[in-house]
Amino acid sequence: MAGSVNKVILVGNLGKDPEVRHSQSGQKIVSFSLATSDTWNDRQSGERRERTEWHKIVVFNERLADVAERFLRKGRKVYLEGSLQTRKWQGQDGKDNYTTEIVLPRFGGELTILDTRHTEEGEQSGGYSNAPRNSGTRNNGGQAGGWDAPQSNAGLDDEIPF
Amino acid sequence: MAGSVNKVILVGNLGKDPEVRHSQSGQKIVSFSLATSDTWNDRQSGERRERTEWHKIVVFNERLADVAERFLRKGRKVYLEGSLQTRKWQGQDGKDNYTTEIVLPRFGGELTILDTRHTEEGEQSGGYSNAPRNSGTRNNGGQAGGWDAPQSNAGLDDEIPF
Amino acid sequence: MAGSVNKVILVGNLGKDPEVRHSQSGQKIVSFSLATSDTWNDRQSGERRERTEWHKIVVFNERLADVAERFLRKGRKVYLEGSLQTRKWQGQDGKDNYTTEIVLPRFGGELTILDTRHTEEGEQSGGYSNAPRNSGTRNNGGQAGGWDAPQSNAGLDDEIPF
Amino acid sequence: MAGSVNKVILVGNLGKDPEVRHSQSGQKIVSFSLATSDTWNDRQSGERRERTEWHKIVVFNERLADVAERFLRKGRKVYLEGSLQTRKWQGQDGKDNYTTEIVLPRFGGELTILDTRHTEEGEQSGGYSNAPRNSGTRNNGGQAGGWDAPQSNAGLDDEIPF
DNA sequence: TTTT
DNA sequence: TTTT
Repeated sequence: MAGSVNKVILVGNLGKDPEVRHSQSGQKIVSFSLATSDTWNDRQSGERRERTEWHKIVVFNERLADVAERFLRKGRKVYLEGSLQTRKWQGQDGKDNYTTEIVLPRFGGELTILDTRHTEEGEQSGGYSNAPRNSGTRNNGGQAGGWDAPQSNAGLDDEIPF
Repeated sequence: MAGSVNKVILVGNLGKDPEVRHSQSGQKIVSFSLATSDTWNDRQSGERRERTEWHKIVVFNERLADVAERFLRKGRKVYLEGSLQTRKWQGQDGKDNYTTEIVLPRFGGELTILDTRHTEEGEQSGGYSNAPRNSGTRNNGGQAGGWDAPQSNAGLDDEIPF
Repeated sequence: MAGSVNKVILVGNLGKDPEVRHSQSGQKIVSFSLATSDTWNDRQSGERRERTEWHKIVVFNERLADVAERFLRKGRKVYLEGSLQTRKWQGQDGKDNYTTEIVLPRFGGELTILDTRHTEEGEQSGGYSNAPRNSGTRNNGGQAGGWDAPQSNAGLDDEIPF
Repeated sequence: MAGSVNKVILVGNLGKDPEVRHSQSGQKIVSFSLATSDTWNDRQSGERRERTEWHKIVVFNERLADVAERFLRKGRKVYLEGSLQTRKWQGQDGKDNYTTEIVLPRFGGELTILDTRHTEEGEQSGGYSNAPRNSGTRNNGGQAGGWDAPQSNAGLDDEIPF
């Protein structure tokens, strides 16, 4: 369509360390879950209520995927801009399922880290996570259907983007 | 969470006339599908490509629900702001399904009509739709599980919001 | 700063045809004024009130400057994203003055045309303006301090971006 | 105008403690300066460059003015949404001057605190500022043209909004 | 699965 | 005047 806008702006915290995989053409793709939450006072009970929303984020933008891989960890707070995209996929029962993701496309999107404590790749996540980087769910030894292991950052300049 | 933001900004066109229902407490709820589209030149084939994305919009905000009911019709272009919300529901097979919607909550959200041609409730939709208002999918005669019929606009001031 | 965001989102109408100039390095820069307006009911008098706000827009992004030069005219409605920037300049009396602009930077920003009627460069602006393109304020014959005349669009692909 | 949008989204840090004044009708108005910054690598020198932008924020929204007065201090990082508004004022030389501000209006705007360390009113600002609250620039003893002293928060519920 |  |  002509003249349309599809923009999502989120500020939230990562639920886990990001996952890194690569497309067949070798492009790095970084995924993570981001939590946002609303709090309000229930009008009837007067109680404080909270609803947490989980968002699936997928980063195709090369520079931002590098930043995400190197600096994002469980618990960190980020600002990001992306677009809504709903994927259709087949469950094992052959039925259609739909998943809506926030995509930071090849050319576009924004990603800014909002808390200052940072952990470079290879370090422990410290207060953010008990798991060392390059382990666990992010490195499954190349099993079918899983993520690739993280790649070296050789060639990424050494600027810390925050 | 504390310090989180969950905001969606869309500019797109309605795929159909909006649907109006009411909650048990009598609150009007207006729903519609909004199309946005990306166009780009395929790098390999050089062809012009287009991807249309459909978004499910749900308006709880009272004032904006009134505007949506009275002035939105199939084809109209709108600007809106809402929040992402994913609902879990059970399919007939008992399986969990998830649907992500853009919600304009009771207190919040924005909705602005961007094309000037307008059709008041009760008129024909003209170029926007062949279906008369107050018919079709929006009025199912009160069947179980369906939408309620649209209500009178008595009490809505007569300002046209665009 | 590290973790900052500076974003403006506007939907409004051009007050005049855009002005096109070129930097010393030959980069095209397109400027225009955009009107937005708020309407509300005055609480005391009950009267309908309106306030129009004028925004100064400056487009450095090459692709968007091309779009702006070719397709934007007085009266057209656009969606745009840019950043706030305040410039300091000296008045003739030697005093400092400040002007705040919305900048679409070299690499970034968005610009989307929201009304469909379009006028290519060289055509009359029709309903949008009585002035022919390539005239008036936009072409001052190269006087000191003025804008350069618009350049040819040779090399701009022929896609209409809306 | 019909169908316009005027929205600013900022994430930045306060340059000083906020200033609190009251309108003639008794409405609290909170003002502060917010810094955002861009960093980039200069293409010619290859040097790291930074440009800080200062934004004038004015909060009319009652709830958000309370939050700003109670919890914002020099150095804190916030997310906010407002609208651009340019005010005309007369300098002492009788000349017109213009100042552009980001306004969080009576009914609207957003303000979210993004760093967790917080200081309630009456406490020292601690790491954020050496100045005690309720002093300095924020309280000028009621001099002509200055801000009023901060008011009591009686009536503000005790929820900490972050 | 996050955060306060 | 902030922050990294």
